[in-house]
Amino acid sequence: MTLTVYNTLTRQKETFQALEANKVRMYCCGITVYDYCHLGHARTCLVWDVVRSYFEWLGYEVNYIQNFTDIDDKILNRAKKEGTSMEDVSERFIQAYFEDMSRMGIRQADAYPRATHTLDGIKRLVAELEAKGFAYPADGDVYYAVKKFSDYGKLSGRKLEDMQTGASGRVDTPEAEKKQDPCDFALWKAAKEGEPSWDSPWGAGRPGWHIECSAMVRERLGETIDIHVGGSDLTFPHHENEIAQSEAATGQSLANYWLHNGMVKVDGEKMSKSLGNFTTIRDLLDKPVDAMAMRLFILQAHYRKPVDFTNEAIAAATNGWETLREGLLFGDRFGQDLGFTDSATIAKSEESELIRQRFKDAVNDDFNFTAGLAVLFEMAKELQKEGHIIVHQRKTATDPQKLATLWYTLIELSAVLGFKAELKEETVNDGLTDAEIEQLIEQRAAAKKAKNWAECDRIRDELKDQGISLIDTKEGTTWHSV
RNA sequence: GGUGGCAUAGCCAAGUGGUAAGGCCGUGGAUUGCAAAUCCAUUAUCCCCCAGUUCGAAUCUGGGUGCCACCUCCA
Repeated sequence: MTLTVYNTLTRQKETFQALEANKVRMYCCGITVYDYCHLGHARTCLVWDVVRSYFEWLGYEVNYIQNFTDIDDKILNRAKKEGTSMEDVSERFIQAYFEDMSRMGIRQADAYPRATHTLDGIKRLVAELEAKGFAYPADGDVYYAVKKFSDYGKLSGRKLEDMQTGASGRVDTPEAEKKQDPCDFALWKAAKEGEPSWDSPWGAGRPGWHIECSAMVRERLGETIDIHVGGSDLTFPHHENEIAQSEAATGQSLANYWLHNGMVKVDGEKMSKSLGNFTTIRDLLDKPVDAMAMRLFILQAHYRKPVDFTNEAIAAATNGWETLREGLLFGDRFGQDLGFTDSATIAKSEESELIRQRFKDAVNDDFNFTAGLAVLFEMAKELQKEGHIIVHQRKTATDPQKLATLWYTLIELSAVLGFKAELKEETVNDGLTDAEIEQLIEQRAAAKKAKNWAECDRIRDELKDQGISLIDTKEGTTWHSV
């Protein structure tokens, strides 16, 4: 099966075809940097980072760009409230963004252009739109005339006449009088007292909200790109307006595929700043919730569907991650004893290829990571079970070659989805030597023989405090570190 | 009012014409001094409701109900 993606533009799944063979040009609408990122941002960043990794795994070279919008009313408001500057606020939250994403295990994009670094491109674009009759100046502002762009509404499936503009509050704003149509939007805003501004042919001012993305896409990736992604709440008006700006200016299609991820919900409602029902990434990870469990939570729902954030869901994902983690650590724990070597040869094995193909078939269907995870869990469960057998019996009857195949394949495919496990600091020798442990086990065996159950339990608890778990079997007691 | 989407077991969730993936939780049994851990087995005759198309539908069509998102800032 070839890769198909659901294109918001056409409202159907389409076979993915890159503009340039084996290359993908991908742009993700990033964040406005006025506060800490919440789980909604995490989902967006994580999903598209995984999509990018999947493309790479398929053999594509991906140029992945994500912007920071660092000129905005909300940033200015915050700066005003804090008595700091716009730069101060945005710089602080950009740093926080990188910290949070790093903790989430999300890779960095190839570039993070900022609105404040793209002023020349923005002004050029506005000038072009004005020259072509798609924009008009009004009292220091410049507006985009939506009626001039015949395709306006093609992405979000709206018609200008259907939009009940009166209900939106747009009509009540001071800008409304300057607009030729209530749906017209600002490309450039005249400078206000005490706010940062830049010189322009229309006077001092700053860019409107949507124009920076049009400029950044063009500057970094060209006039037509393969994929433009973002949260579904950006479909209208942000992406619609981007299309209007870019396509009116260049005469070219802005992006061949428009992909949108679903929202994170809390108690059935969208998580958002305005509702105040958000959990920031740092609060969640500080709780602590494992970043990998969070990743599993996100990837266990299809990217286009909304996902409900509940403590129960996080608990389930935490347990699920534990299973996956045990599979991922199998080779680290037992590989040496089982003689695991040469991952390259194993990767080419028929069985590995078969699993890889199943994973690919699943995920190729519009990035169905959820179905792909089922393949991972199959392997992880089997390895987990084998690990238990080895811990309990100190050996396994299963062919090590088969286990090696499962393990290496699991590692490879998990990495595509960003799952990585690290062996925790072993506490085995933290205070107790193997000999001491064995001695305690012997003491316990003696107590056991004497039916001194209190002493038995005491020794077991003592070892448990040291991170040693005892397992009683018919052949005697074995132990392993937790 | 307009537009888009969703409804599958206790919870989460995949599946878009061929007879219900996966995760979490649970249950029965084995084992055990009791536990823990582990092992074995097991968990939707059915996919919101009604009607239709079809040899056959969770999957297609029509109608209904409920929920969500966007139309204002939003990932």
